[in-house]
Amino acid sequence: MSDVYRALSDPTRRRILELLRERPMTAGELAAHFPHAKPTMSGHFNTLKAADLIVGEKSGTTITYRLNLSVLEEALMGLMNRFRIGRDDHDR
Amino acid sequence: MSDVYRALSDPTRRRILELLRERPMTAGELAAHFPHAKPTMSGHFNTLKAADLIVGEKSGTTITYRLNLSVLEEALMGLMNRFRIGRDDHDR
DNA sequence: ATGTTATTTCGGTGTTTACCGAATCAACAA
DNA sequence: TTGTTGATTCGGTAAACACCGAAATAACAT
Repeated sequence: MSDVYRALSDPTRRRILELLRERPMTAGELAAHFPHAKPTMSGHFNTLKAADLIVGEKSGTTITYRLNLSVLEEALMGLMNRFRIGRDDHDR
Repeated sequence: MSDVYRALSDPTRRRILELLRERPMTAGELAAHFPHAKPTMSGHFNTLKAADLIVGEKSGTTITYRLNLSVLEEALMGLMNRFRIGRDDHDR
């Protein structure tokens, strides 16, 4: 669960998530959006997978990644609640 | 602005913010909540200050830190918006 | 001046991270 | 089987990070 925070802490990974919000994409398609080498991108995919923020489906020779929105949602909501942001604080 | 994400990525720093949400505390008071040495904690305070997430006010020999809630709020809201979480997505 | 207390900065260590090129793997086609 | 393509894992490097003990600073009291 703390993997999520770690995953979100890198700008490249945040951008990957943003791209995947539009539509699922293959590893190569995603990589084309960044100036990094393929192995670097693959590493980022692994980090995001470990946090369960993305899921990869292999089909033939390509892997299509899609965003796991519910996990991202839960993580952000968790943060909001933790700091009591975005709702009233009645018991004060 | 990316300092905020970095600051949030460490569990100790998240806990510091959580503690400061209850009430402002001095550096020593905060440090007493953790198993780390003073210099380590001081480093965390610096990171949080750099992200503008906390503000320190010196008074005599002590420094009292308080949470800068608005910055935290903005950061989290920014994340929510970026991933279009917590609101309707009308233009689809 | 000397000491005390709260906190920071300094110097250094071990670990983690982001990155790359080269090698590898898996699926498919000729 | 040989090659091609999409993607990964391997081995290694340089930078960043969390952590610590020791030394420094700053305010205050004796």
